[in-house]
Amino acid sequence: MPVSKRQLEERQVRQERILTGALEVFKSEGLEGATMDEIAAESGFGKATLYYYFHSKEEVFAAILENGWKDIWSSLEPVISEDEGPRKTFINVLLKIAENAKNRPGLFEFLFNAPKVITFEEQPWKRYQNRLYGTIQGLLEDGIKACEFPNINPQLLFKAMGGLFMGLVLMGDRKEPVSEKDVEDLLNQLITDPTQK
Amino acid sequence: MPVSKRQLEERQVRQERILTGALEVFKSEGLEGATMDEIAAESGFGKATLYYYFHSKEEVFAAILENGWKDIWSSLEPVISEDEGPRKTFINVLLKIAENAKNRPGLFEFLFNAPKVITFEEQPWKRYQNRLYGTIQGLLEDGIKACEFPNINPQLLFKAMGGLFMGLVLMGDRKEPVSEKDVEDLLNQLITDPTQK
DNA sequence: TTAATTTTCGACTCACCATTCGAATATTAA
DNA sequence: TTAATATTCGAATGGTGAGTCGAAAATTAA
Repeated sequence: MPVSKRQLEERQVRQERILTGALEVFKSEGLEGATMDEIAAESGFGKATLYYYFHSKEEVFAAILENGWKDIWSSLEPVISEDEGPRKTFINVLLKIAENAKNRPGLFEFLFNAPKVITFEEQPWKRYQNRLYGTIQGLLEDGIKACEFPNINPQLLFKAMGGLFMGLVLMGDRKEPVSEKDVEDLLNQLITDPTQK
Repeated sequence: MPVSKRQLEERQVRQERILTGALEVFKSEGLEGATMDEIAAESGFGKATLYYYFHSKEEVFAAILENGWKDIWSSLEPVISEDEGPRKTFINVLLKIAENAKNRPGLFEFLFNAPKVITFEEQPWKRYQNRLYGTIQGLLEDGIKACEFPNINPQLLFKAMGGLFMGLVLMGDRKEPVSEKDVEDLLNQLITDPTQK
């Protein structure tokens, strides 16, 4: 009798405990500064035990990314399928991401910055990222066609919005972390096509 | 007689050669992936020679940052002192930064991303960065007062613009790197206060 | 209880890399 | 030319950290 369901669940729980500890270490030590020893200490296991649950440090990275993107995507799916038109949907998507970011601080900085630092061969989480980016890109294109956004090159608008959003959500100082109302106001003002009014 | 002027200049040149090589290696290997051996090879010196010109790898990092920020600041100074009103000045500042970024690809990504990865004790370049940020912050505040920008919390506008600009200049793909005209158009549209029109 | 299986772990190995050494070569000044 | 000084470098050093080993403890199944 190979493995009971409970056993599988407990493994899962331990893996998540490790991942949580790892993220904690990354936050304080940076991506490269984090060592397996620290991650082990933080998550309350011996180092060798980490290797019982993950093959390598890289796999720990990858697991955090994969889980993170999967979560973000699944929280977004209902918002997107609701479909209240490109402009509203776009704003809702950003707000939902911001909400996630607030609930799990550190994770999203990791998700968006990690790709710059690490370069794996296989990147299963890339699928989620691309799906998200593709969706947003599509929303912008539709919105421009429908004259709900300024008439700019969509690619450009995407970059600008991406950067803007990073600035809002991730560049947060210790200060008050930008209320949802703020984000909404700002986006409403910036995304309004001046020629419309 | 200690050192001639020419000698000093030649040292300077060699230091810059090393710095250039180092930046090249950082670009291809990432900040932590870069080794002193590679930097030595890239810049055409023996490894030990690097240590004749710099005390440590960290000092090489610091020198790149310091030079970079000094350059960016001195190219900006005339634009700022010209003073054509907050809005125009702000746009000119961004365009000037974009121009720099285009001329020395890689450097500015390094300047803006490095702080996230590395944490030194002494950061002389921080002074330049703060001066720049302070200036921009001031421009935004003035611009808001003068109703040349949307009436939003300046801190917020700063973050948004910061992120937006990063998105434009640094998030560039292989694709066409966003023409100056594009940037100008986009900023003009986004920075226009809708209530004005 | 006992044997198999799962889980845990500290100590060890091994490669990599920043930094140092010490000697060689080049340049300068007399 | 010669001695002092400046510059160069490959080879050694030392520390760090990813990944492995082999044995112990815990759990499960009979």
